[in-house]
Amino acid sequence: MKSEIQQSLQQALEALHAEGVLTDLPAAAQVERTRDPAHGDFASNVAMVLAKQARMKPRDLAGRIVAAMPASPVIAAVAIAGPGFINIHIAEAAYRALVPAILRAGPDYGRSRLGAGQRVQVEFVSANPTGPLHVGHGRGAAYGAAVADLLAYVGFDVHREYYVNDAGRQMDILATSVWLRYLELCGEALDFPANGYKGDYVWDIAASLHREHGDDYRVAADVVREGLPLDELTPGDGGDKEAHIDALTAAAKRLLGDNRYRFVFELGLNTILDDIRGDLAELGITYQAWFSERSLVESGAVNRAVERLREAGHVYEQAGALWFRSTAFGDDKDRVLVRENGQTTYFASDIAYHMDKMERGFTRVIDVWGADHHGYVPRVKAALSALGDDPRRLDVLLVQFAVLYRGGEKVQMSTRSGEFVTLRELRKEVGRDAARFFYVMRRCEQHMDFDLDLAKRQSADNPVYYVQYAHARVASVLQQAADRGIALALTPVPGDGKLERLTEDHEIALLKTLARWPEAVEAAALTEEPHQLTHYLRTLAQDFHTYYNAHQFLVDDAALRDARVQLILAVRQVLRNGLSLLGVGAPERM
RNA sequence: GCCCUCGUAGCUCAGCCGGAUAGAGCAACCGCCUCCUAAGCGGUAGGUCACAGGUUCGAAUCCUGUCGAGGGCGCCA
Repeated sequence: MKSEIQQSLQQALEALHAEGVLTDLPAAAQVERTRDPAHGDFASNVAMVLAKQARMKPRDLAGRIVAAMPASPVIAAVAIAGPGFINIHIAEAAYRALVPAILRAGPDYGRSRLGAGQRVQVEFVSANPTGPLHVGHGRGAAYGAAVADLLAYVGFDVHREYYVNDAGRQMDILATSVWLRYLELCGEALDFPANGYKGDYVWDIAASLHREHGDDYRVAADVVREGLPLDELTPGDGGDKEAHIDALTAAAKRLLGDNRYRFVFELGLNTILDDIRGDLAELGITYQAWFSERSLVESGAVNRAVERLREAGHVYEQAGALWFRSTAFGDDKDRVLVRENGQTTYFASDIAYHMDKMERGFTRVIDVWGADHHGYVPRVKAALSALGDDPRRLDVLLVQFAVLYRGGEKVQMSTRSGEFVTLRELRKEVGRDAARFFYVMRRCEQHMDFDLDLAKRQSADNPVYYVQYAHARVASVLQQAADRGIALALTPVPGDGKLERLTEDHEIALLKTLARWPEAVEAAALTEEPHQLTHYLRTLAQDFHTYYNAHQFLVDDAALRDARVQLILAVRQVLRNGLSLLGVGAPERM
């Protein structure tokens, strides 16, 4: 509908251009929804924008433009208002025609080919597999999934990916933690390291190791302890928790040998990855690929990335380490690629990973990161520039933290002590629908308060229930008709004139909201702002509830009854399309 | 100290590529079920768009500064 208006205006501008009234043509005529219905349905400010170059008063130019607009069945009236706005009123018939169009398109109403099949990768969550997902990851999960689904809906070929940090020190610490807990289960007396992973899930993995393999991995506590540097159990006690845990890891590798160590490591990694996969699947989130960092290391891709930077002359050695001169590409300081001990950094892996993404030929690559990683953006972009890629192909979307509230109190979280609130606990408490909806209700840049009580509440102030209730009410009307033995014409018949019976203000308002759906989807997708969808759905639900209260649908007049039922079927379809895009269910009954 | 994000009604937030009188929900107050789910609807009230400058026909929106909130500044991941 909007594009038809745009075309109409564009044709008018082209005509004036041909006449010499305008010297330049704008790329596209700006058309917007009006805020005030008195200004019509759409308004354009082109006349004011082009007034200067036409050397005319805005209102006079507007008059010329309006005169040059071709007639259209969609447009009922055009008016010039205020300083030179062109206000366009849509014909009600055009709105009524939406009902059959929506019912015919079904799940595809709102879909478009805007993306023209361009390949886009969306990488999101990518939490380290050293523990279960916590509530902080939930926002990135829901947001990333919604962005990916939106882009797919408007015609992009979307590839969803999870980057698994399965290499590096943290994973070794996890494996060591599992082994130490296992030793405790075997009856060995050991102090658990300050820097180890203390969560219950570590016990669970250790218990399964003990259950399946008995004492096969047991080593006497004295032997493990031998020659370890002091742990720092309390700050300032002279110990070094970093050196301690690293020495413990080295001891584990030495005492268990490669194969047995690898087994414990894999057990921890796979158990946790399965857990993460399960959590996300329960939220309706799935991926095309789980990309392993270790595969990059083992295939030599990380070394290749470092070599490419070296060949391009962007690295130097200092104090035994190999540095990337990222400051040459706008970063604050240079970054280490290879440490003094010969190990590559996480950053080196990440360069290799992004290099790989680029080589896979995506038109666009989107990374969804927590806001705490914002400082990381310039260095990754710097690396892409240094490698000769266009950093603009990479979009990093930063998601601010979500703070949980329960009973008006902030819920405390701390990952270190292992007492965090897991995403699973959140989902079990508020349910999948509320979790998915609440997480995307706010702009991603906005710090978010997640009210657990509100999310659980089954009442009007909970937006999820409000929208779902609108959907259930439509089903309820149909059920009521069936119960009363009323035969309904669910499919509009062209030319039967029934839809022309939709003349009430509430009906026109509802039709106008339905008409906005494709625009809402497009805007939400292109700006990567799924929260716009939640707002749209709330508005649609509200228009429906208002209509429901103002008028009976199952009236005696069969033609009017059919028209109203067809209208609310269209509403149901759009509610379904919207909720499904957000991964939220559309219940028939509540 | 430097960098990123945010600051709009009592609360939670839309609006932000400049545009017409700043919007919604909740909470508050007043109403509405012999009628398809009242998990709903209607109405009233509520604002110096943090503050100060600047840009212009026009600024909540763009720029600069100040204040405030959160986050980031490792040879951690």
